[in-house]
Amino acid sequence: MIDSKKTGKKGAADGRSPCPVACSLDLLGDKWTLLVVRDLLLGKTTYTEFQKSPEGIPTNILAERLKRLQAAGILEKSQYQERPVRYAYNLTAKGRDLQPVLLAMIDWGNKHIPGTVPREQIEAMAQ
Amino acid sequence: MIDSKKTGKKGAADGRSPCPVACSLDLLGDKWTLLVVRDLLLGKTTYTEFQKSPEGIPTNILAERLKRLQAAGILEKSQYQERPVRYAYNLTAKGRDLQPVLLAMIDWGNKHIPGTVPREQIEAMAQ
DNA sequence: TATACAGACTTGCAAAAAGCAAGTAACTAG
DNA sequence: CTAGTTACTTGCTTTTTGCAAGTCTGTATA
Repeated sequence: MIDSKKTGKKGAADGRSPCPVACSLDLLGDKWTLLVVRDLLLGKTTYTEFQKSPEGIPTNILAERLKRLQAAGILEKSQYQERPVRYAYNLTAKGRDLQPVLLAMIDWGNKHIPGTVPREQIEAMAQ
Repeated sequence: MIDSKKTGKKGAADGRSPCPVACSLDLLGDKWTLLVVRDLLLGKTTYTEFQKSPEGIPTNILAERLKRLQAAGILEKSQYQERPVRYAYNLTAKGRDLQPVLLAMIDWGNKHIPGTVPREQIEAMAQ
């Protein structure tokens, strides 16, 4: 029998139900996680860049979310230089596949929440 | 000057930033809210039906979320019979517009979380 | 050489939110 | 008049957030 606790991979069996929405929310369902993914999609890569985003994510939460997303295979952490040591976070294919979710949220926000910055303007920020 | 505290309408000014993703997450960013929206999209309408969903939402959280979603104009509550009093919850146009977000999550879950029930099977459940 | 500064975090603690069980109120059916 | 259903509310414990401060490594500057 395949046990996800052994393989490290998470499947529907680890979630609250086999529903893909519920399983996605088990990982992404909070106020900060998808904002980190947004930043990554926009080309940000370092801890400090994530912290500089206007929402002001608390540093302990940012550290925890980066670990969770890495453990889930959404992003990868790499050291891109020694002396001084510096790290870069980048989305994996699994993480990049979250783009449609973010785009759908942007479209919904633009349509229903007045004063939100339009999608085109956000896309223009991406590197 | 238009004050959202007076009109009851929420705009980007009430959120953490003018980003449509951040504003959407201010309302929807938790483990339960989008599951209620999912149930509504599937045609469920009563408090008890939401409670029967396999994820087992705690009753106090369900009650609070329904109030929040109603206040945000995502759903409407109506009494569909007297003696005994019974209520129905239904999505507004604003709420139905969340469907693309849910569909994107379903597609992502199906692709990346093994064991999740496929989109077609979920769509077949909708009334 | 001492001093300040940047990046990437960790730690401690108070406050807020979640989770659980039980209780309530209106009404119906047996 | 007892049990059952719907739609919640209340109280309490546990978990998660949020905030401030501290740590550690290394660089640049006076």
